[in-house]
Amino acid sequence: MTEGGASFRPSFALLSQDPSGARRGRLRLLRGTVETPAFMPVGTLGTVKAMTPEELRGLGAEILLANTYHLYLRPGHEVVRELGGLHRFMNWPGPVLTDSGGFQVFSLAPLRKISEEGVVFRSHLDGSRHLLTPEGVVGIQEALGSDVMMVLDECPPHPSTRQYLESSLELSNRWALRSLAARSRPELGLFAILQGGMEPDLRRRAAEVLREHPFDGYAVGGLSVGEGREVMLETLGAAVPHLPSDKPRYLMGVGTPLDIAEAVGRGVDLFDCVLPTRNARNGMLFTSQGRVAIKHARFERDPRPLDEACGCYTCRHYSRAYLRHLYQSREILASRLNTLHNLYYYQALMRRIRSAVESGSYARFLAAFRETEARAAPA
RNA sequence: GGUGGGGUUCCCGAGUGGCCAAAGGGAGCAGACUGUAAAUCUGCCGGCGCAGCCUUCGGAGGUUCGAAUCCUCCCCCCACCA
Repeated sequence: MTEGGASFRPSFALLSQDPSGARRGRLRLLRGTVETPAFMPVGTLGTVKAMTPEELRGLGAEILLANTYHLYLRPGHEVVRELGGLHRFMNWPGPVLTDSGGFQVFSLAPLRKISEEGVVFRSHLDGSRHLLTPEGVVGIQEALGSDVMMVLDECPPHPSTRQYLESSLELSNRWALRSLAARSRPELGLFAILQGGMEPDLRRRAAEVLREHPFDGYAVGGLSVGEGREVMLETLGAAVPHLPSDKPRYLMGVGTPLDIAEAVGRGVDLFDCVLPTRNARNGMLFTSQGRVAIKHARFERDPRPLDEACGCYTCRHYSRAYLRHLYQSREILASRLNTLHNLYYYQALMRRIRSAVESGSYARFLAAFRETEARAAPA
């Protein structure tokens, strides 16, 4: 893909579909190609914390997520544009998807006010006021040069009343259409976001409206906000069948390895989640034997690698005892080695998932994975 | 040898008659984390038969209704002086 190929348009090819409904696809974006189902490491501030781009590439990551709201506040999208765009700024030449700030409407609830026009935030950095509109957010993402832009949406808290969910959904849909109309760089993808809380019919309605418009992909937002896995999957199952099958589907902010495996089985192609990176920094590691809190005393003298079945750099070179020591000592290397491992685990999981879908054995893979997770995560 | 300061629950350290099982920090232990205000946050942290009791503030002995806090002697540490 050449820089600023004006004639480029994002595209999605469905390579195969497993009987279970799981899909194997290929998403072509301005800066590169993404094999799906894919997991996007989260780099909110234009960096996946503790990782260099080379390391991320080495882990198998093909696309990263960054955040419009955060980059708008600091360093400012104009600064990024002036320095050659987000890719050059952060030295990541591959695809980047930027979240719109919609999730901050949810997570920074005490600091914002919603209106038809958009959202007014009080900056969590300095308290200053900022109006984010659907049009403005597209403009910011175009300035960043994002390969996939997300529409501004409202992510309502759970639980919310049906009445609220309904009006919120209508608002998000209107914003989505305004976003589409505001786009001036069609070589950059634009994804719509479905809302509707845990109401199946509202989810369906959202899909039926948005699918009539030429978005490059469709995201399911507003899930994993405390509703529990069963409800989440049920809601997801109510929404996905109403999405265009020839466009990528992105489940925002999800999730645990099992959440992802389950969602793939329901036809989702893209994921992002802070879990592998944040939990790594907090000493919680994903392994083939379940979750491991590396600070536990039982690892004090444990010479074994974190996960005997793992081929990551961390597991090939360091003992549990050393990882515990680094964590307890608050050493920078703890964050690095732990993040390296967790992201490797996630990327390896996605490879296994893609392979299972390709061979048409996803149902069997999923059943086995559920079993493993149930056994491994006693918690 | 003299003068002054000090010895508090694992560590540092507050407390100078009752509101003290004793602030705060650290360490330790455990839990949480799902479109990142997060290398963060929360809980526990003397013992027990736990709305109460027992043991604890260098040691011993006193004063007092009551002591980590006051008095006496002893032990140890630090600083300065000789």
